[in-house]
Amino acid sequence: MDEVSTPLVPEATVARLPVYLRGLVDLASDGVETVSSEQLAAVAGVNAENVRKDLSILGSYGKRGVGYEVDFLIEQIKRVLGAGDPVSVVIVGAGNLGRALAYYGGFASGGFPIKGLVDSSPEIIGQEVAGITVEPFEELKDVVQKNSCTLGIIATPAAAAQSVADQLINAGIYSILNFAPGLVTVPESVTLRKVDLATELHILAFHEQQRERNE
Amino acid sequence: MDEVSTPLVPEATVARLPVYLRGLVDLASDGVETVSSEQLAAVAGVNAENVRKDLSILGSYGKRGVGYEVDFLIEQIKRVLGAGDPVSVVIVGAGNLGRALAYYGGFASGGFPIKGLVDSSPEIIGQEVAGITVEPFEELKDVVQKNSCTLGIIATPAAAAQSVADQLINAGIYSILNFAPGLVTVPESVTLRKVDLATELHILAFHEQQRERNE
DNA sequence: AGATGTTTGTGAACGTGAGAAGAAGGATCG
DNA sequence: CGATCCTTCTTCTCACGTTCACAAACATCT
Ligand SMILES: NC(=O)c1ccc[n+]([C@@H]2O[C@H](COP(=O)([O-])OP(=O)(O)OC[C@H]3O[C@@H](n4cnc5c(N)ncnc54)[C@H](O)[C@@H]3O)[C@@H](O)[C@H]2O)c1
Ligand SMILES: NC(=O)c1ccc[n+]([C@@H]2O[C@H](COP(=O)([O-])OP(=O)(O)OC[C@H]3O[C@@H](n4cnc5c(N)ncnc54)[C@H](O)[C@@H]3O)[C@@H](O)[C@H]2O)c1
Repeated sequence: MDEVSTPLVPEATVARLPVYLRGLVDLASDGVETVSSEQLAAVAGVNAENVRKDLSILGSYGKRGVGYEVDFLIEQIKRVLGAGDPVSVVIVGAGNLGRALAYYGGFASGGFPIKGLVDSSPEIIGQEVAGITVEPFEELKDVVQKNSCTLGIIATPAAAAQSVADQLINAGIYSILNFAPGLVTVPESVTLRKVDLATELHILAFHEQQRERNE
Repeated sequence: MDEVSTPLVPEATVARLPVYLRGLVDLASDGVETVSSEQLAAVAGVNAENVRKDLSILGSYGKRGVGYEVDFLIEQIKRVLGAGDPVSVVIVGAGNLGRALAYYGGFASGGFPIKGLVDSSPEIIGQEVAGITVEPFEELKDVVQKNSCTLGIIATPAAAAQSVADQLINAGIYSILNFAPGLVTVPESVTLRKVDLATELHILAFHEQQRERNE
């Protein structure tokens, strides 16, 4: 019995909404107040029909003959994505990648402040990284609760990834982004997404080969 | 008129082959010589029917009643993916992310050695990062040619991404991995893939919200 | 106020990929 | 040597997403 039920958003649409959001924020900072599906498609790198179909799923927020109101649309997309308020993030593993992520300012400004940083190495624990003190891995649950973290990032070696995921879930985190290669399994109630850079390079190498073959 | 034509590999299959490859390499290092689709599916995190369908596209390399020969399959997947020989990579932008990537040893051991590192900041040029000297951005073409780089990684701020992509293409690179947010357009002859971490977080936040709504 | 042009919203066709089921080939055991 | 079991390979069906086409709504110009 939800009141403002967002009917059912296809996964492909969910993946595009953040791209629209970024384009809209850019437009807004340029002082643009109204945007057509054609314009938004141009800045998002997709075609206009797709934009319209995606936006129509959120509701009929456009004015025919005019377009969409930028500020209003930003609010609606944020609402649907669950990014109305800042979402706090905890990073596990303060190595090369974990530090790079922590130092990156784009997450905080995009509504995803890094609030916790934990590691298992005694040499790293206690270090200050991007204004955050690295806490021991054992304190994960405490760190999560104190900072109300709802998203977790795994930036540890692959060998530790599964146990880190288990501990994140144990700490009350149900949304995980994993950078470690290899298989990590989680209960159905948990959303785990994987950023697999090695796979990305392989896919590029495949297309590179296809290109060379057609010459 | 290709001799050993690989008929036509669906994009979805191309994206899974690297995952199989990683699993197979792990199995091989454990001394496993033969693997069934069921076993491979388990380590890859997909279902067995999918594995069989993917592998059957490469050719009928399995023995019914037995399974697939691990070493042979590794070679075939590498061949199809174009990863038989090492593929050299150049990184543009030696900031937080560029350094983390350069220091990461998993790329080189996976067949993608980082061979070049360029930046535009005078303070960073000349620095040694992971055994590589950071060269000026203007020397990009030289760096690419001297090291026979075929893959390029963009790790610069978003504002510079488009011009970096243009210069990479100018230097003879047709396969690009972009970490910068925002739109980058390239000719059709170029393959550009994007790693969009902000989008990943947004997608996780969406599912997190869905979860909270059903409570 | 009417005509015209613009832009959204949606229904239908098309293509791709996933899953299920059955046929075929090979091994193993009696 | 024959029967049974196992696993690959292939075909079919269904769901999803994208693209195309068109109608409805709004603004603007005369
Ligand atoms: N650095 C990259 O550019 C890059 C690229 C692709 C993939 N990855 C993957 O990301 C992960 C991290 O890479 P990295 O380069 O930062 O590695 P790293 O070795 O620099 O850092 C890993 C950190 O995790 C910590 N750690 C180890 N086990 C832990 C545990 N059980 N709990 C908490 N912390 C633990 C270590 O102390 C270390 O500080 C790896 O799985 C790697 O394969 C990294
Ligand atoms: N660091 C992260 O974890 C992270 C996460 C998500 C996205 N990103 C994106 O990755 C990119 C890099 O992030 P970062 O944290 O490494 O930034 P950074 O500022 O630390 O590094 C950027 C580097 O690029 C160099 N540079 C700028 N313009 C250049 C040009 N025209 N040619 C060559 N080099 C140039 C700068 O000198 C700097 O060294 C950014 O677009 C960022 O949005 C980073």
